[in-house]
Amino acid sequence: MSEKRPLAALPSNGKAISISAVAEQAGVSIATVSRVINASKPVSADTRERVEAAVAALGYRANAFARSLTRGESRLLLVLVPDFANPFYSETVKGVASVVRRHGYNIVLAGAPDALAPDTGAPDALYSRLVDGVISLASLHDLQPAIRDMPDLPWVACSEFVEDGGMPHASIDHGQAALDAVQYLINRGHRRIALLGADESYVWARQRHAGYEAALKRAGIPLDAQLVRVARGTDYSLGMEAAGALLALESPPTAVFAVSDTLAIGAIKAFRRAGRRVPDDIAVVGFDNIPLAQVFEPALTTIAQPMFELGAAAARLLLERLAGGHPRSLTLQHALVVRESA
Amino acid sequence: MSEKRPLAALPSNGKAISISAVAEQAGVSIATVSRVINASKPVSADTRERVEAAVAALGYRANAFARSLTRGESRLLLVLVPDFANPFYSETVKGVASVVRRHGYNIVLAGAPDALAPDTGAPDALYSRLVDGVISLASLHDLQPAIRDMPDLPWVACSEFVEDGGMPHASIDHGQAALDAVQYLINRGHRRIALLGADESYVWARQRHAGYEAALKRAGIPLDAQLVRVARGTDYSLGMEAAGALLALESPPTAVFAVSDTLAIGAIKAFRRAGRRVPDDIAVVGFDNIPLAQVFEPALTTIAQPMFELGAAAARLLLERLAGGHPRSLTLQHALVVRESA
DNA sequence: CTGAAAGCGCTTACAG
DNA sequence: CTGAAAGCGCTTACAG
Repeated sequence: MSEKRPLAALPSNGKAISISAVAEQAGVSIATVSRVINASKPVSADTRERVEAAVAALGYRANAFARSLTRGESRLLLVLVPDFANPFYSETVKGVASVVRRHGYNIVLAGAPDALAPDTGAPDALYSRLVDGVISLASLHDLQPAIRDMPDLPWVACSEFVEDGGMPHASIDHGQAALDAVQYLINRGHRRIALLGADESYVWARQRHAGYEAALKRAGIPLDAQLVRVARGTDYSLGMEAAGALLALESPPTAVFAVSDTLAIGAIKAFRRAGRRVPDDIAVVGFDNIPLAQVFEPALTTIAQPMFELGAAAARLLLERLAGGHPRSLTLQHALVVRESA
Repeated sequence: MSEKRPLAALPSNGKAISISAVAEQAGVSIATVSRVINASKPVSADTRERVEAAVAALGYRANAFARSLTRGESRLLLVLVPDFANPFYSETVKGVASVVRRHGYNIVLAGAPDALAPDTGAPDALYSRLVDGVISLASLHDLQPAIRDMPDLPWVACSEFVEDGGMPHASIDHGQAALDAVQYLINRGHRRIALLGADESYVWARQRHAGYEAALKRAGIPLDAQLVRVARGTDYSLGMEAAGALLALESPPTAVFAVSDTLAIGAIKAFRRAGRRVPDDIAVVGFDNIPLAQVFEPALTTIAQPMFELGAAAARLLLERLAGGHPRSLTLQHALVVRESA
């Protein structure tokens, strides 16, 4: 498939430039070159200058593979993202990227579960031991075997987590947040409140579901199974579908709590297509507070998650683990932001 | 910063498992192990079985660095993305990921220009020669020095490109697409048509701008500098700002052509906040046809770009280059999709 | 079909 | 402060 190409940068003459080329040009050993480029040991001023001149003249850069091989680290981190299309994930990844690159790490991105190898159930990048650690926004369920297979690889979860507490994570309190959202709806006088849920292989989805039920229970409102629709994902279209089903009920809800803004937006779209006014005929509260939430019309009443901070916090957790620490999981604050949709 | 960790997967006893461990366990040489795991040379059935058993028993996976070092390729591709928040980019990256991983490549993602090293003006991943090639969705302008520095590294552009034609790219005809959009507005009777442009370090932004002017010229409508607002990026908020400025004109436009859907959505938001109806008071056409375009209210009239296909095509271009080919640039089809906003 | 050995480009004790 | 050499974990001629 791929053309054989020397790894080193090629000056116009086509010859790979490696550490030995620099050493030769500077008239020193490769060990010395290594010491100056890494500032790992004292080198005389004179020698250092000669080496630096040679490096500059040749345009030398250390080969990442050789370096990783000897150092035992790649400074590459895997980020597992379920869905590039949901702005929640892009915002979060921005947070990860921001802290990680300040520490000299690069990000290898993989979509999960799409990128999971059929045989191993893990991303190729994992089993090739390419990365120093992983930050997962994906459902950890299917990844358990992979995680167990490589006990020395540090994992950290973001927004999502594993319930046994074995993996540090940065997250909000999903259950409480959902409870807050539904409580708000109840306070506004709603009693027929639907849940627009998402793939429950995610614990956040299960916890938000539980929060919804808790709020209802607390208010003495009986659960109605017809009022809960669990979507397979968070695409707008899935929100539309679920909303359509809700509308088809003999006794439709007067409010819906959607566990994601994208789902909420899809639902609103469907309601309006069906001639319902939001929030007058039916109120909708979302979850995440993606940038679009305040731009969409009607602007979304939603639970704000600190997306960027969640990513940044997860990244810091991983960095701490990489440094040999045993950081504790973090619960960040959420907030109900009331706008127009409910 | 980081804890020293052996590269190999560790069985519970903590000893790194490398190719020699497999060789020992199977009673063969490491060369033979290499041959069976890569299926690179014939190996007797008996030997193969013993090796495979050892691999399975030990849970052995080849070390990516050692492999890359000897093979001269990493099967890692760099994708340069300007803005994770714009769905246009996420959709496109999906297309890239889809073809690339089918060929055994992983993606290293970097935000440009954010991730550019201050000194070199290129992503660290580039100068460490970590990747086999790069697909750039970013503005190539600031990257020129980096590109020239490593003539052996294959680059491919997506949506964006360099005008001298030196780099294969997959793109639509931005000028024609913009012309189509503005022509549509003119056909609908508009004569005061504003341009909501984006950062013109991108050639797509300049070409869409040119298409706008061409359409006006062709219709004998004089250009009015007050009617063109060039935003720094494509955030919703920038669209809102620009729209506000347009509204402040003594003689505001009756229509606006926005070079991105996110900009268009921001503009619509601002118009409605100011009490204008879209499209009745002011028509808006966008660009990209992101998933949101049909969900937003009013649904966007926009130029559809084949986002996923653009990414997939760019990926194929790069794969061809990696295979030693010299692929020609591709121009994919765009289409005006008329919905509610104009 | 199989193995011993060189080599990929680095880093890092070990001597001096 | 500096160098010779071993070693990281692979792949691949070269012999047999």
